[in-house]
Amino acid sequence: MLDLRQLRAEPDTVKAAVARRGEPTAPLDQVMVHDERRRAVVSEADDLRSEVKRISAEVGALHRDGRAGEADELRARSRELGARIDELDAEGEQLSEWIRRILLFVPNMPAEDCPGGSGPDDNVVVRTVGHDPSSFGEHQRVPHWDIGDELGILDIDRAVRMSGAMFAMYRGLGARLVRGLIDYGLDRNRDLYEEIRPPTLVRTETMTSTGHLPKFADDAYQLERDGLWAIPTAEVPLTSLLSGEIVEEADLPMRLMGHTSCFRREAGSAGRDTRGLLRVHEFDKVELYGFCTPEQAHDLHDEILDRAEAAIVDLGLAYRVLDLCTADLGAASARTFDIEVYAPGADRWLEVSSISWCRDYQARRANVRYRPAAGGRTQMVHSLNGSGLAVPRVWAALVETYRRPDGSIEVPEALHPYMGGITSIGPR
RNA sequence: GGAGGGAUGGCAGAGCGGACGAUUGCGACGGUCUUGAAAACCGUUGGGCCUUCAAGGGUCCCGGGGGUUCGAAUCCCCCUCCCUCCGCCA
Repeated sequence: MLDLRQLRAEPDTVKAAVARRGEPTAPLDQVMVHDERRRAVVSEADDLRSEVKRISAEVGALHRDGRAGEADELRARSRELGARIDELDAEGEQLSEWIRRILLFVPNMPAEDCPGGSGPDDNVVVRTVGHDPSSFGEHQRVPHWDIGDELGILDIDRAVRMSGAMFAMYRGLGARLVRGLIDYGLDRNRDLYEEIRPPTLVRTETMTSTGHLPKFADDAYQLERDGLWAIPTAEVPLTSLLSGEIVEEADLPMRLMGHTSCFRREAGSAGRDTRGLLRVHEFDKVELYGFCTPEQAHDLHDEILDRAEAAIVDLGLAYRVLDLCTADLGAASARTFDIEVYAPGADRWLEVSSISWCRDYQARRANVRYRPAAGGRTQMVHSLNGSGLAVPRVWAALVETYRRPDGSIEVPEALHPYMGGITSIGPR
């Protein structure tokens, strides 16, 4: 959520930033109108309340002096004021609600250095690392769904029978590889990041804090009977880890990581990327997460990107890093870098990580603040997140990249410790 | 799912219609004393909103919401959460 105070203080800056995304700014004008009225209403109500308190004190004094009979007029006056206060309060609440409802739908302001653009084509390729897409051999040009069948390590057909399209099931060493990748993703960040294993079903408020609700409800699985939602990423529960809390500046930056299942309805994607593991409704992911001060945010953003990237480098996959343009940015993000790995068999770049700096947008929704060491008002923290390792697409790029001419798969060295010493996956 | 008991400041724990944003203890922070420390003593020690250059002022918050009243932490109703017992259960 945007900062109402900032909007009030520098409306042109805020509106220009939102406009850079191609978002309408009329809602912000509406917010400012409501805000001005609200302040007038609150101010008047407070003054009247002050008067009521004074009268009540007088009435109390008369009672103590045994002159209760003289209080009738005061009582009547106070009752009148009370009625007026009720009206003002009701109006104030209505205005607050309107403001909140509008603001919940307005996306974050892009960072100043976030590249402008009107669609995915305007994303900036920061660097491409690893092999050239043309450098892969014929034996690597087999898509992972075929490899999965061949080796019996991926069983899409039966997963679909159980759960429907875009669900996957791993078998044998394929399943082992999933587990290995998760541990690999966690262990390499254990030095600085506290491992969290959060719930995967969360309340509506929790989903609202990250910006996934109310606007993107169609993308999420909902358990209506219980008022719960299945998380699309560990970012959701991790953002709420400190909701409503005030931390000391000394506790920042706070680095967290979480492995969870992630659930996505992919409402707008029906029929696209349906083959194999390109896009699935349920998958495993290790998420890196950080709360920090505004001053620490840039460094922490770089750090999470470095770590997400290093995980791909050490697996020996070809990849590229994208600086997302204003049009492709997630609603909560001010700046996002994507990592895409190249899958030679599917001949596709697959997004495996999105490293976002959300400024105080999510913190304001979740109400996570810190007390500055130097004193002064509490401030909203900044939040950052990025996939440390998204299993299915890495799995896919991996088996395609490491397929040998004989059809078996070489397990990259970095994963040997996580595969119980198994170095090759052959037919069963 | 059934029955009972709870929810107050960083923690513990008073208050049960009027001068209570809240006694007190602990903790934390600052000071006095001390070669230093401890002890003792003194002081400080929540958040939101409005207003303000600032200082200050106003107002709200005793789990959440509603009600009664001139006035609610205190009385009434609803909800949520926690604890104990029973049932069920990985």
